[in-house]
Amino acid sequence: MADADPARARQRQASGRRSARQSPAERRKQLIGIGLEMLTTRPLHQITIDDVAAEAAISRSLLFHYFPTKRDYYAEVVRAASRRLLRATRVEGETIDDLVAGFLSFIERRHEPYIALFRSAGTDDWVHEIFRDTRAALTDQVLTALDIDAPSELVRAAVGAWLAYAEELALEWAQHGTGTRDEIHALLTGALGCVVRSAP
Amino acid sequence: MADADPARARQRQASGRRSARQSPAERRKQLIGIGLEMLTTRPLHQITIDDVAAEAAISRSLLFHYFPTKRDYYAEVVRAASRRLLRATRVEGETIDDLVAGFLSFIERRHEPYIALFRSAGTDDWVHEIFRDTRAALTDQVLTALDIDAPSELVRAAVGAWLAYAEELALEWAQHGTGTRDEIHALLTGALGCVVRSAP
DNA sequence: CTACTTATCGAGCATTGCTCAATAGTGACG
DNA sequence: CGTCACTATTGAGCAATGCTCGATAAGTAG
Repeated sequence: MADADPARARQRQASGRRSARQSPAERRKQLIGIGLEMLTTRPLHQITIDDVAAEAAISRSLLFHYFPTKRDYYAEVVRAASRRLLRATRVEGETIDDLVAGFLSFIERRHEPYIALFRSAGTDDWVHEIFRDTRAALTDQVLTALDIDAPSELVRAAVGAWLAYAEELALEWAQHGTGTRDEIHALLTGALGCVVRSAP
Repeated sequence: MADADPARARQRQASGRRSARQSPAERRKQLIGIGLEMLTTRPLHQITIDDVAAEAAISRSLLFHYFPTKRDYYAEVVRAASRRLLRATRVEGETIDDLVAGFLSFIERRHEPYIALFRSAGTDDWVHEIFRDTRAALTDQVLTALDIDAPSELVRAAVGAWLAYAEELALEWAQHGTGTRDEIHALLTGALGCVVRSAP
């Protein structure tokens, strides 16, 4: 994954130690891709610049040429992960059942990256902010599926908190197999209905 | 907070640079106390050994004399924070209303340290483990308050996930004033009732 | 071919987690 | 009171890591 083009890699190795000159867009894409992949195997703060640079076969300095700071790099990686998550959970149908089913399917397939993303939430304020934005977008999806046009602050907060409930329960199911898929599904929709019903 | 005894501090400054010899128990207590205090103002991984040592007016080396590794130190600090949290949320009454009220009061008074603790959850696996233990203990408290003796795995998971919901909603209320206390209380008890009712 | 832009690198600095041998309080025992 | 063992405490130093800066060379325009 560090280099999708074997020919280029061969050329690089043959021609000397200096990495082949690439367009900034490609390099950035490559570096963020490496970050995304690494994020699935370790927590964010364990991804060192050296690791990324080595994986990309470039020098540390070059990474700082593209990202002024390690945090900036992290932020872009996390943002990319967030976009990926939102794209993957985009509601297909319009009902809550469809939405919950889609969410569960997503968690079933990709709980590792999901865990990686939202376990990174605590590492620093700016990560947490990106994480909150992501959850806000998910909250909007849920609210539209619920046909709630102008929710009060309280309802928004309650639905956002329900997402925390859903994440926790779905991950417990995906990781340790607690309950059947139908049971989890019923728990999620039941709790959501309860939440919106009791929040006027 | 670094030195509660001004006389000792003065003596230390006057007599030279070497810190006054103390009993291991006192030192450990002092160091963990410093960690606890720092945890309220910054995320866990931003607490450096240098900071702690400086605050305690000792050398870095001494800290490694008491804690073999930074992680061991962190772990003890986080464990202490967890104990503190569990003690503060211990159920006074026996009903769910009492429990929720106590939880809200606790969050109202001490949401900073609480945030600090559970935002540290993602930093590393061992922190996350301590965090899970804490939540498991809280889950037990809720289950006994619900008069559920032998809960199924699914019910335990659901109640644990409800704690995530409660944390999220209570923190939103405490930090941004979303909703009144009564509204939050109603949302929490309502959702919990719904959860246990729909989990057979 | 020349000149210019800039992608890329190597050397080096500061911080930080950590090790180890040396130093010096402190209490015990004669 | 003197001495001795114990250990709390320290400073010097190592390796990893985030980051800076000047130099180099790979492309591109003319």
